[in-house]
Amino acid sequence: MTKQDIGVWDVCTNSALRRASRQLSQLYDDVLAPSGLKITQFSLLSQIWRSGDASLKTLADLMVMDLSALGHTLKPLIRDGYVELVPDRNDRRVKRVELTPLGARKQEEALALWTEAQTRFEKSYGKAQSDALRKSLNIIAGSSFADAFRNA
Amino acid sequence: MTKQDIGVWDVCTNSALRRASRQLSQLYDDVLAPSGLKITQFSLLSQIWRSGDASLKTLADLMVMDLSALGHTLKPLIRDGYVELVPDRNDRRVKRVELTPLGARKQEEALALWTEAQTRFEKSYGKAQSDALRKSLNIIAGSSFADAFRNA
DNA sequence: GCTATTTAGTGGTATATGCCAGTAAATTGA
DNA sequence: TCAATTTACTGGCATATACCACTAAATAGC
Repeated sequence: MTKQDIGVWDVCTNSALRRASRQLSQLYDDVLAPSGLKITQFSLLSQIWRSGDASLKTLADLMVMDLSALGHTLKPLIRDGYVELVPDRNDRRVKRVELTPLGARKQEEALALWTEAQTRFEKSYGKAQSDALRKSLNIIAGSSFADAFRNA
Repeated sequence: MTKQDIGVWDVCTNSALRRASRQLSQLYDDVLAPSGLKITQFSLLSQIWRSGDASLKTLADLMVMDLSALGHTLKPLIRDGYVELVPDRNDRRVKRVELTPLGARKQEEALALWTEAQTRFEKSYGKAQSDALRKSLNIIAGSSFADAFRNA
């Protein structure tokens, strides 16, 4: 029975996390499709808006993303005119990530679709459960958790 | 306060999921590094072992992964001699995914490292919480959840 | 003030993952 | 039995994400 009935995701938290990510991103992507944005891109645009004119480094840290990965991920958004990288005046190493007006409009347009998706999620999974789940996930994404893990 | 203090991950379950995935995969990858496998590859090898000689399609469904995505992801593992695709005798469309002896050895070798990572996770996050989290994630990854979401 | 070190980004390469179009094999239906 | 449909897989292209090596700029130490 063991080998057949139990999947890695029943045992490995990371597998479970990635597997759930694939499914949920799929579901959100389907809802977002009319906007032409994927949920990853919408999240990024939203966070860029929230963070004002954060530097690439700052944004990468917030997103818990590798700096170069963020750079690559931004490329399509820059190409499509939603995002701009503005060199900092004081520190010439730094580039600030900004939404263009077009990007802001696009984010707003997609927001309605995202709300739809989020609502469906909460209807299916439960509002309280959703809130609790996000909190759990945000603990895992935090730097204190990473420290704890590394020292455990 | 709003814009600055709250990240997308505080609002969007999908963002929270992906962000936590990035961090956790990172942490597991670091522990697995000596084996030369990433946690994604280890998970796949483990599931292939568990599933016996499942077809690509079956495995993709189990992993909640696109069929072609699975094919792509297997390529490095096939190239390195850990996995083999064996054509089915009865249905010539079907290919069965099998671990080679080398792949079995590699998975076993990495298992010790994975156990270390999993143990650290449970020490940092809590054993009961980990179990509960996996259950939650597996609900989200399930097909009944997808149906519920789509009909919500 | 100058050198050593640290910090921020870029570009290349590799894996992870999805969509679409195409092919071949099996199955269904008249 | 044979054409229409469905199923399983492949290959090409695109995004997501990481590592590494490299460059340029700032900063710390002396």
